[in-house]
Amino acid sequence: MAATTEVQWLTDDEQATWRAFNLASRLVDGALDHQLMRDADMGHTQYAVLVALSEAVDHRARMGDLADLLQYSPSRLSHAVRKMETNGWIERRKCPSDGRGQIAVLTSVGRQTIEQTAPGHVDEVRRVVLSPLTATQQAQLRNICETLLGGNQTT
Amino acid sequence: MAATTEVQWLTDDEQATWRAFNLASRLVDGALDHQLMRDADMGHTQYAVLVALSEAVDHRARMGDLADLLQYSPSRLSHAVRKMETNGWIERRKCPSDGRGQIAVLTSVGRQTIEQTAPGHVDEVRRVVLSPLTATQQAQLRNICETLLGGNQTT
DNA sequence: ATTATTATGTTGAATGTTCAAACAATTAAC
DNA sequence: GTTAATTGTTTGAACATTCAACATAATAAT
Repeated sequence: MAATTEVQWLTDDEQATWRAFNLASRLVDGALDHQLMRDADMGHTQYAVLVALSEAVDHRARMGDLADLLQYSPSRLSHAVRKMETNGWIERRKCPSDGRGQIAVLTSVGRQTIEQTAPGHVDEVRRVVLSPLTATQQAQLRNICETLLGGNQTT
Repeated sequence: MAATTEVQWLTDDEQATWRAFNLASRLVDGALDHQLMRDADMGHTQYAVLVALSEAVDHRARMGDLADLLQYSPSRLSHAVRKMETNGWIERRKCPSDGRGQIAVLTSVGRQTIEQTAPGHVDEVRRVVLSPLTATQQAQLRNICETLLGGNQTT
């Protein structure tokens, strides 16, 4: 700390907690993104879209629903899907019940892609996040993060 | 889950933990970034640089040391500092002991900026991360995140 | 001493994200 | 039944981050 600083700050414990969380978030996110880019030439944004569609009924979902589910901005999703469309992983179709709507449909190529990519990604999730923690710590982490989400979610 | 999926996946508990951590990371990061952008017209990258320099001896540090401390890539830091230089927050000087080195120095304008910005940012950190958690949870979170960092740090 | 190698930083191009604006279709008002 | 307001989605510009290539200085090799 500089001698001239009168800035209101956090206690040492609070600061250490915040700093650790912040760095750990970035470390984990970076590691996962790196793995996906290296092994499958896609970012975690596109991966999440593939997972969501592969879990969706009939392998399809409306853009808005998808954006809500993934907590992405509409434009972020739109740009991502456009890229994935050129890769042949997704097709866009008009929504029959609502003329404004667009439906993103996973193609068979897209399904193959996610099925080939998921195992390596899961391994990396285990390696970086789950394996270093005991079962107790995993439960604590889940509880803590759900608290953070619950207190701030608009829903 | 789709019926045709044979993808290796996580147990329900593991998946819930991972998903909660992932979403909480994004939520927190987004909230803090938003607050900084709204109140001080800077992103968390620039804020972190200002904090690091304001805490540094003589309000200055070598680019490489700064990058290591913040875990930023050299180019990320270089771009950020260039922007902040045009804002008048930072000056670059040659390093006397090593001709390759560059030293980033916080200007008085930069110091004023961080001193005006920090209180609001600290409030937001408390609101989003610390206040929702009990003291026990804070200690757990710190412990967990330091475990994740420790297991993966190259140092 | 000269040359090769390594270390420090910067730059420019490519990519991804956000923001504001636009567009089209639906719903509400009157 | 027109007109107005709202909703769903896309688009393009601005900005940040990464990656690869570059420049320059320090160190090592001979």
